[in-house]
Amino acid sequence: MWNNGAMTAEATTTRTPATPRAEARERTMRRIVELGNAQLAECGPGALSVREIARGLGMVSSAVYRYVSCRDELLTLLIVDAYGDLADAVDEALAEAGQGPRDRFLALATAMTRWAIAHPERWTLLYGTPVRGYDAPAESTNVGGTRVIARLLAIAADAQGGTGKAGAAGVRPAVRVTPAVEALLERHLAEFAVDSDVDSSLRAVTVWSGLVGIISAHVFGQLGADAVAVGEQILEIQGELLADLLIGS
Amino acid sequence: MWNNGAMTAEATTTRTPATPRAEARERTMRRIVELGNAQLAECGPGALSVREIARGLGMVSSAVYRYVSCRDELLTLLIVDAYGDLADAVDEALAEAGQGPRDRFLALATAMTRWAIAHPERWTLLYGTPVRGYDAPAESTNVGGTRVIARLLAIAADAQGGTGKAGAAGVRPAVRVTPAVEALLERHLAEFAVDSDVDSSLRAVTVWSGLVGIISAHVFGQLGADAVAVGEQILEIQGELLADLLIGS
DNA sequence: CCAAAAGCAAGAGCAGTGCTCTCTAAATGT
DNA sequence: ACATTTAGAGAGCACTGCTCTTGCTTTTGG
Repeated sequence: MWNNGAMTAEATTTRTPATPRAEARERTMRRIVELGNAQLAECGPGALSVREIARGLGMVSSAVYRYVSCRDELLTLLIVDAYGDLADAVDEALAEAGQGPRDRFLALATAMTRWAIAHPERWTLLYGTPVRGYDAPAESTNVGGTRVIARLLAIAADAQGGTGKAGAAGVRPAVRVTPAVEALLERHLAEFAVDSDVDSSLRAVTVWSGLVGIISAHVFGQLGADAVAVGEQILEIQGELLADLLIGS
Repeated sequence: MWNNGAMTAEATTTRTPATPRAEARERTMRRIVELGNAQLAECGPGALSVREIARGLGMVSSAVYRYVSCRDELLTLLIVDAYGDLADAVDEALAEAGQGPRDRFLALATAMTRWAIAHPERWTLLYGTPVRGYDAPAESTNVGGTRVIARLLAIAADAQGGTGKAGAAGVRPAVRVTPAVEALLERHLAEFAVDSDVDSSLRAVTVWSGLVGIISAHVFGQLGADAVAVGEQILEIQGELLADLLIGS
């Protein structure tokens, strides 16, 4: 469903009549996202200003509101862009990774880590505080936002299938879940079209949140200033530990 | 060093001459933190406004600057307050918990979870995006900020000692670390006065970041709107999984 | 082909923000 | 008792998001 939506949207965009006016509008829109990302990169979110973007465009501030109805919409635009970018990076890494679930998870984790370190402010935008109590409209951000976790769920499902039932059961004791949680999980698994079991998907969700937390701790410098220098080494070790949790050592 | 600093500061505050003016000043300071927290609770950080606090105090905005030199200092005040509050909650829970490392970790995790759910905006202030690219001055925030992780490190060290070397080595394969990381870890262990090994402390740091990530995912609603309803159940399961990672199942 | 409609951009303006400056009055230290 | 420090008021600057009105250009329909 999500994929189809994205594809039709792209097709529509491509086969647009391409009247000069619409074309110019699209160029300006892209320019706005560009300028927004640039502004984000140097000042962080929260300092994102419609007026500054207007200056970048060589317009007066009110003119920008022809393209973006309010500041929150601008934020949403950048969030969607960032989600897509991150998911692209992960997809690319997974395409070049091997077949083993552990390798694939580590490739995913490394790709996310690298992207976060390369774009700390955009990472902040995705996994930090929602700015100014602004909550991103799910219908527009979830499309890209769920792409990576869907990948992780698939890897977890694969790991469970790959190690065989006996082996998996040995290393990973079954977690006990309430019916409500089980129903929620199965709904989401169906949504992502992943064939997995409750245990694997719970591990996947936990590892997912854990991975985000680990990367955030690094990006936000919460482990202390001196930890930043060896951050990538620490992250690599932590990735291995999370792989143990996801797959079993 | 940190502890001594905090203690002398407290002593100084307590034995203050208590001249009526100084007393009034302290009252106003406390009132500012109160109002700040209230404002935080209803609008989230970022909407924190010096002028609104001035209105709450019944002053004109410029008068507030007698107490707080700028907005960032106000934020720092609230961050320190929140760190202390959270650490107090954890300490309280640990005081009532049993002796087993697993119980103690689960008590710590539960206390953090409950606090975060009870004070989502303050949690956001601590572990979300630094507001407006503001980075908290380490010298004032680290004191309270490290109290909880120090507790976790102690639990991890205890778990390692408790299960015995053979048992621990069986469940937890030794992680390979670079000398730089090892040096960093030992420095911090010395700082917290915790007697632990590299493996345990790396697991502790990983579990710590993972725990923060899991709680943040819940507080920020990153797992989807329908996950919030069963959030506490999910968090409980995830806590068990992290306990496995920290201690071994 | 030409008028009507729609879209783009400018400009003024409002309410809000953080923060600085000057000024008055009161409390304080000597 | 007098000089000094201090709390607070008030005006004001530069900035923000956002709205409304006003010209001008492009697109479109008859």
